Amino acid sequence: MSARRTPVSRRERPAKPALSREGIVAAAVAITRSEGLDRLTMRRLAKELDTGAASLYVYVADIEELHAAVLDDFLSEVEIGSTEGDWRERLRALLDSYRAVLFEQPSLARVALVTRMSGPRYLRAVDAALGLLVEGGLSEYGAALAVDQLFLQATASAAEHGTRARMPDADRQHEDLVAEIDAAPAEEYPHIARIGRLLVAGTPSGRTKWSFDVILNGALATPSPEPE
Amino acid sequence: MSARRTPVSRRERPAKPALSREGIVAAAVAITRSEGLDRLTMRRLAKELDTGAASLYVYVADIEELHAAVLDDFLSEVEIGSTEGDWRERLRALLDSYRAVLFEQPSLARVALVTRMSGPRYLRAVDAALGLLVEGGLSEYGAALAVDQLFLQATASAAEHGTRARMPDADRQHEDLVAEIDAAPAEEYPHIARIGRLLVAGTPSGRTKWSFDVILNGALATPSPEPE
DNA sequence: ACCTGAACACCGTTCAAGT
DNA sequence: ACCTGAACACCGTTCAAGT
Repeated sequence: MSARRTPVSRRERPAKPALSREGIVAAAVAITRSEGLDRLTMRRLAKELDTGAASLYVYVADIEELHAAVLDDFLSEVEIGSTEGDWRERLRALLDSYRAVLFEQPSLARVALVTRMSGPRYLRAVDAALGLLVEGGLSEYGAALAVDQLFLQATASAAEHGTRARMPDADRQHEDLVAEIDAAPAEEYPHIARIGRLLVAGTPSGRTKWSFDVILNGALATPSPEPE
Repeated sequence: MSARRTPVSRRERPAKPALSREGIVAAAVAITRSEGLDRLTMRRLAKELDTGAASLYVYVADIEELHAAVLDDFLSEVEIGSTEGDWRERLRALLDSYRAVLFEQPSLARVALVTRMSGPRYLRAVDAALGLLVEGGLSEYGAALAVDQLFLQATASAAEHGTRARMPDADRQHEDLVAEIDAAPAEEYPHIARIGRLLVAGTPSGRTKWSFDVILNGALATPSPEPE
């Protein structure tokens, strides 16, 4: 039946493969990797697959679902199996790896914040983190709450920081903020004026490490509420 | 000179007011309030102001700057001056109020995550929070780090939770997640399978309260790193 | 059932031309 | 300097018509 579609005489292109969800997601991942998530549009993706945008809707409900699928594919790079150090060091390594993946493609971090995540790779990372938290002495519900907090922090910091990293005016935006702090009138913003540049001091990684410790120490010191 | 533009004979409309940044932002806020941020487009805004989209670019660099201005206007509703209870209760009230504003318009929470915030209303809220943290015994740098973490948590939870609140398929998405947890194979996700529905147990407000306490307790228990 | 072209209903931003 | 209409270069999604 495919004889009419790919006649022997015309073989400049490799035979057009049949559409499938996997093929669509794979092409979407490739575009995201080479051009960024912003360039991943239904039309651009369709062109890549040598078809029309409308055809994709047989396999994908909408672009949001596509974004979620691309995100989950990226999360397969997260290294969940670190064996160095105690549970705390291993958990830190897991979250560092998660953050590193989202830093590659900060638009994906924003997807992660908005979409309720449920892909297999995400669940895999969450499962590993839960195990380490329970190993560290947290109750089951405590671990459930802490894992949420830890991933939220990692995701949000990637969305926040990563966005600015590659932007042309990243430095300018930072300078603006520093200038605004320097110029903050002490009558209106007494504490900002007093604390001054200490507000933006420290390296990103130093601040991240502090956040991680704060959540862990806090979770260990704070009793879980009643679940229901 | 305006005689030709608004002749006496034609006064069905009130005299078209001159464009200004304040007028533009005010109209943008009005549209956001009545129709949501998603409906706030340059073209829609221009129509409201009885002009063309191109005219707006004299006063606003791009739509991102407009979003930031609208966000800051919304933040004027944040109540920073609670006087009930100790510093901890007052700080909790401040953040609850901040979160409530973003819940009204969750798309704004997403703006807040991506834009480096520097509007006067945001700084006002940050300043008040810094004061309470220092009152609570944190060092200046500790307060600087903690305030970031507290606002990040509040913003992210508004972006995450708020988005789902008003969506038509909010319940469906939640049910999907619960179903996925119930169905999680114990070989692949041992901890998720064991913890089960405890993962999504508790009320949003109970979980939020826990997060707040975790950050505060953690910040009080974790020494600040060297600033530089 | 799957695929398509065309259409619908939009976007943000730029720019030459006017005043 | 400010304002405009028109154009540029796109979007996501739907739908009737084909196979």
